[in-house]
Amino acid sequence: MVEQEIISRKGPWTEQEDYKLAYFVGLFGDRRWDFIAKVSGLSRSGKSCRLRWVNYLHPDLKRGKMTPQEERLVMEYHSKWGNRWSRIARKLPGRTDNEIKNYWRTHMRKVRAQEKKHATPSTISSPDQSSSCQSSLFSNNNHAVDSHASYQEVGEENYQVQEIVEGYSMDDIWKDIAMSEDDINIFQPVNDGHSEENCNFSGPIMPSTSSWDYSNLDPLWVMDEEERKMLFPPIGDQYFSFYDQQGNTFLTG
DNA sequence: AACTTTATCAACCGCCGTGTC
DNA sequence: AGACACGGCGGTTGATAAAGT
Repeated sequence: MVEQEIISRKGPWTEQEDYKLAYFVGLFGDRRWDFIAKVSGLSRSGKSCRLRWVNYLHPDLKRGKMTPQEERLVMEYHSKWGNRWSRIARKLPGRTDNEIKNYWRTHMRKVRAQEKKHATPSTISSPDQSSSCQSSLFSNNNHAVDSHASYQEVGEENYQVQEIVEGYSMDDIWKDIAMSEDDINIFQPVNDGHSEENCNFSGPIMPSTSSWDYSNLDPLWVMDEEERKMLFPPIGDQYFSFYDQQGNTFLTG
């Protein structure tokens, strides 16, 4: 335990770490983060892995600025639930609690600054009191409701999410991983009904239980040390010479 | 152009709830 | 029932980019 903490890396994630993490989440699903942290050879804590995945690597994440509709939704739900960021995030597909939290803070700072400018002292409301500021920020509830409908809602919690990727796209990673998958057969998902043309990992990576039959793996899929060593010999950088930019090999065991 | 301020984003921390033994 | 491990959540911080002076 203590040793684990000592070797845990901190700070920004490198491309290679992202790649490793995405790959192992693809293999084992987005649970058991401590386990993934160990077998992947990443010198990161399970928590850190989870956070990176949830906030950055998850294939369903949207990128880029919040749309006005999303902004209104944030207002609406924040007025309902307060700082329940994860709950709000669930209503905004593709957005993370972290993202919403950041947005809110930024937004409130702006509002606070504006209020300082314009308001007389008696009218300044505390930005932390969502209900008080909400009335001015979000004066028309109907708009919010309308904006909600602007999503392609296919169910209470299911939206069709359009992935927007900017700059260095995660697609590149997904493609690379998907290609590399061909080289590795021992951990194929039980049901490979998700091989989509664009090879994003939303199928195999997301253990929607339809693609990853955990029931078959049971606790057995948790390898003991010996098995792990056999399957993932010295998981260090020497194991992953992966990601040579020519895209030749991913795993060189 | 140089410097300062503000905005944005990624990541960490600590607490808490839950499941397991 | 209690201890422990793990995952999730909300708060906070630090780095960097962008905008302003």
